Amino acid sequence: MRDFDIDRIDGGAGVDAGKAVVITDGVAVPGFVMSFARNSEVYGEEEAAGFVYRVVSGVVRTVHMLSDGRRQVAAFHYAGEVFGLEAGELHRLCAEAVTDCRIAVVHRAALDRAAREDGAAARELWALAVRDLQRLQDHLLLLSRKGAVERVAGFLAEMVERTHAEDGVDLPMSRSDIADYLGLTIETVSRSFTQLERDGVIGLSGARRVALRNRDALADCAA
Amino acid sequence: MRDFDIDRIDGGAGVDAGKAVVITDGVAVPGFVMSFARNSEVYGEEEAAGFVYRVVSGVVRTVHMLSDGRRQVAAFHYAGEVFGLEAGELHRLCAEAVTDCRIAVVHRAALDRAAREDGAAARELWALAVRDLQRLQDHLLLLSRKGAVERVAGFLAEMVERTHAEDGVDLPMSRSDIADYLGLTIETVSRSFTQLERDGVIGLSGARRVALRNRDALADCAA
DNA sequence: CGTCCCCTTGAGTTATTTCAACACTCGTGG
DNA sequence: CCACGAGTGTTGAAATAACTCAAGGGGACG
Repeated sequence: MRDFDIDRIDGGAGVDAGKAVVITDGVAVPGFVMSFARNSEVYGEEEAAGFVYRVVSGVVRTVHMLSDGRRQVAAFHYAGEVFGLEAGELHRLCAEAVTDCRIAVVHRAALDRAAREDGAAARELWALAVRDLQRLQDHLLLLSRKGAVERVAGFLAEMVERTHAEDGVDLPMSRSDIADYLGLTIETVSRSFTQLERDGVIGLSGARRVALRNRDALADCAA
Repeated sequence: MRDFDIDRIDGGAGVDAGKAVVITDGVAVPGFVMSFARNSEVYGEEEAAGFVYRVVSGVVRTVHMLSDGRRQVAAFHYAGEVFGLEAGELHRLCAEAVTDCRIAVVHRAALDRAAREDGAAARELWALAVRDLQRLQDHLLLLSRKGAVERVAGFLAEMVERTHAEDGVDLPMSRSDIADYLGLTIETVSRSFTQLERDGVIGLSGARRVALRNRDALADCAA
């Protein structure tokens, strides 16, 4: 199955040493942009980690599968975010397109070289890794000590913050993705949404559009 | 309360620009070593993150507290491990001594300088951060999708691996620490230990000494 | 010897999961 | 245009895993 396309970035003015792709504000290295269809795989678990990725448009999830079918969504990545940066030689998670996506791809070696030659670039990459670390720590707290409604409220609060939403959020991911992100079942996620709606915290217009009725109450529910 | 002591490291040969403290194999910067009593605080939540720490001896835990008293142990740190490395200006967790500890302390600024001047040092620090990230990802999986016995077995497996234990492990931390690390109650942790013992996976000689009866079975239980 | 702290065990309760049924949306094809 | 089916989300009822509350055991230390 070929569910992606290489979509060479148009060079623009003055880019010659390969097509330049921006990875963070201060880091641009040769690379290209690819399109991925909804639910297609960007890279697989245990695959060689030769590339690093940045979401140009769309949303990506990183996923862990257990042998018995239990699934865990480790993170969602929005436009502008970098993923696939690994310590070892292999990807420890698999990455999939939640929506149709355009994704910038660069050689890891090129990024390593940029980091070695440019201190500022190295620090930006460092900052990226540490931000991931802190998101993960927050998520850990959510998973270890919070109830179902708190988790869902926390998830919504995170999405509101990350998309800089004012009056409502679109959720591109399915209930199943949310459940596997929060360590719940889809039924429990669904019930928590309904409860938040009953409590006047949110409004639902279709499963994937959430209106913010009371942001303070949402923050409270997230505890 | 003064529950720590500054224990100047003896300079050794040729160290002159301040006492040198090793942070990782390739990174040594000026610093000092302090002693902390069991259960004393190394640094507090929301405190300025001006220092970085390395465990010389003993075990340290990093902890998150929720307003309503719920507690989460984010990680345990053994001898040789670095903690307290933050992205922002403040510590997001608090660090406490699980046992009496000796801890090497360096100025964060000194470490930043070392990283800026020495590419190899920067890469070692990067590796540290990424290793933390991966531990955290594994822990996330454990918390989101595993049952009580699986969590406890996973915890034991982690401790066995990290202490390079052959026939058994000493657990310096209390049941309460383990519970807050695994997102369970002390009662459930206790029951899970008993069940692993009944199933012939481990042996218990006192609450804090675990004998490995069947490593394969332990790995199975951890799933 | 007694006290304190930590750990274990039991019994009843609660939150979440499981299983099952049904509703809605969206293409496709008659 | 409507019928159909697949995919996705909601809801209810029963089952279960973990939690809470309560009591008791055992070691360390004064």
